[in-house]
Amino acid sequence: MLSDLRAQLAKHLEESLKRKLPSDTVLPPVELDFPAQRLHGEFSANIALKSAKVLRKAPLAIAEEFRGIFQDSLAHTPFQDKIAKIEVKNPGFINFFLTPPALFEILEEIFKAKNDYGRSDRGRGQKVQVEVVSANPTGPLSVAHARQAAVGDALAHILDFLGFKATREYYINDGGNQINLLGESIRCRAIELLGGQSTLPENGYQGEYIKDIAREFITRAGVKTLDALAGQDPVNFRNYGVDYLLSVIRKDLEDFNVRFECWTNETKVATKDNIAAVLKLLGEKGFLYEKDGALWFKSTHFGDDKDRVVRKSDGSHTYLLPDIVYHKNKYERGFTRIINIWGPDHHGYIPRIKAAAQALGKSPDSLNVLIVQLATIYRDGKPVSMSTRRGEFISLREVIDEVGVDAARFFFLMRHIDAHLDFDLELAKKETPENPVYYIQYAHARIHSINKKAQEACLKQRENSFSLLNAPEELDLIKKLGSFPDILSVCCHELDPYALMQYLHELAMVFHKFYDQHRVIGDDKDLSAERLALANATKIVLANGLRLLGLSTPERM
RNA sequence: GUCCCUGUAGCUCAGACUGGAUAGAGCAUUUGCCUUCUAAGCAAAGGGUCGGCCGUUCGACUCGGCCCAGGGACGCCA
Repeated sequence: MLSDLRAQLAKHLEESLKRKLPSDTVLPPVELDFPAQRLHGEFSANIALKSAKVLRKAPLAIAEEFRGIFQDSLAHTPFQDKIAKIEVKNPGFINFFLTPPALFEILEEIFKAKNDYGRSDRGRGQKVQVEVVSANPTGPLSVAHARQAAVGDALAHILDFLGFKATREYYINDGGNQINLLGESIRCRAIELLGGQSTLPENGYQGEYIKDIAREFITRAGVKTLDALAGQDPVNFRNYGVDYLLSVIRKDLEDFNVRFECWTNETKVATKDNIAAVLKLLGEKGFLYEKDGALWFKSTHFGDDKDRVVRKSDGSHTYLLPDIVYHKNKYERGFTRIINIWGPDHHGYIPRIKAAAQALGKSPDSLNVLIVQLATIYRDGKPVSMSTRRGEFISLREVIDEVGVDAARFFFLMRHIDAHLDFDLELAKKETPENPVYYIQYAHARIHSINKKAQEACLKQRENSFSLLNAPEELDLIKKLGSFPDILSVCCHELDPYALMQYLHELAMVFHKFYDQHRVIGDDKDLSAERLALANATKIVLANGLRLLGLSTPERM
């Protein structure tokens, strides 16, 4: 691939300089960049500019001298047939131009690997946990969760493709106060349904769905009178609500094409015994102390602003404690890397959970917390205001039903995860050029259409020789295809699938340009066979990328 | 008050790790291109003190400092 060649060439050039220059001259390392413009070649070196100070000469003169050294050094090496020319440009760049055969290797590689083009063993089988969504089962999933789900799922796909072993996990907070509030809210609505009087608890859930759950509860439990209802154990309402909402959540995520490998209940992980064990462990390490009747975790020791209470003065624990237990559990299950995908409201929680990881003896780098920013939903050009408590929000289900899975997932991935996102429901549904969703998939569908035509014309693609591809649009397309593996590295490094989305858009753009300028199936059979191969190589890369993002690869639109 | 994020074209945003050549897309506006593989496409035009000032550097949208503006987080809640 292109970046391998770049790395090898850079190393070769550096060694050639060391051989030719006096041994006491120490130069900066030779770096090769991918220039933005075609007329600057495929690789560009700024070594002459960087060396100007050390050598006390004008950059242009140095560049000329180095160009000669580089040129000579290529003789009788594998690079000889790959570098077409080396040029010096103002103010002192040395630009390398590849020969077409060097670029054609990219196509050969794509046809060899097919669906695995871009795959690597970079992760060496390391187990990575991607904990995502983990919404309290107290209501349906919102668009905020939808964005997190889209991001987490795509990221897990990419990590798997790069040789990691990713597990998507949903942590079910079925233990805290919120769950009790849910049960209480259901009970109140049930009383009302049976003709009784009741008021929701403070901070209770006001959404309409609570009434639906209450109605179903009454039917299922065969409760007909207020007296019978009063005889119900309060826990029943809670449990019924959690089960009901979890099944809704599971179904919504499944319909959104996000499948979790693992669902973990807080009540099963953060047991009394496990909590006691964590307290003992932290206590022995000296990270706990008593103050004002409460038990504090010394998170400042690991850079947090202030220490955090883990057990309140009334004896109950704060949410942090089961969370520490849960993270200990994650490490015990063999994950070497943990990625938590949270909403922006949890921003302030990061230092203390990272502190906890360190208190458990883990490196802070083993735990990544990604904050996925909220999406502002627009309808008719106006932002929709949302409030979970009042039950006024756009749910994942509504988004799926209204704009469809593909368009929704595309929109959620359309920006960096840390950037606010405007999601215009009307725009996402439109089948006009204003809608950015279909641009990439359209390129894929177009290629499929070319293949159909090729079949009718009995034209077979040529996968081993591409000597006729020499138009700028063709070579640009090949180069773009060659950088796909690099883009996946970026996503892995940034822990953000966004770069892939951007890449696919650029690839589609280069393809559309090629398509517009050149007819694939024409009178020249040889040329047609090679262009067909180029189109299909593009199709392979588009499909690989779309799959990783969880988007479909339509054959017609 | 402390900390974090953001500030680039009329609007929405790219410009990563590792400073580089004429700062790029999409939408919107104007204008061309379908007897030929999908016009959900392509091409062209206009539109910029990259929030401001100072500094480091051969070179700053990029790095550092100080301001300005907008947003967010800061509980013995979860």
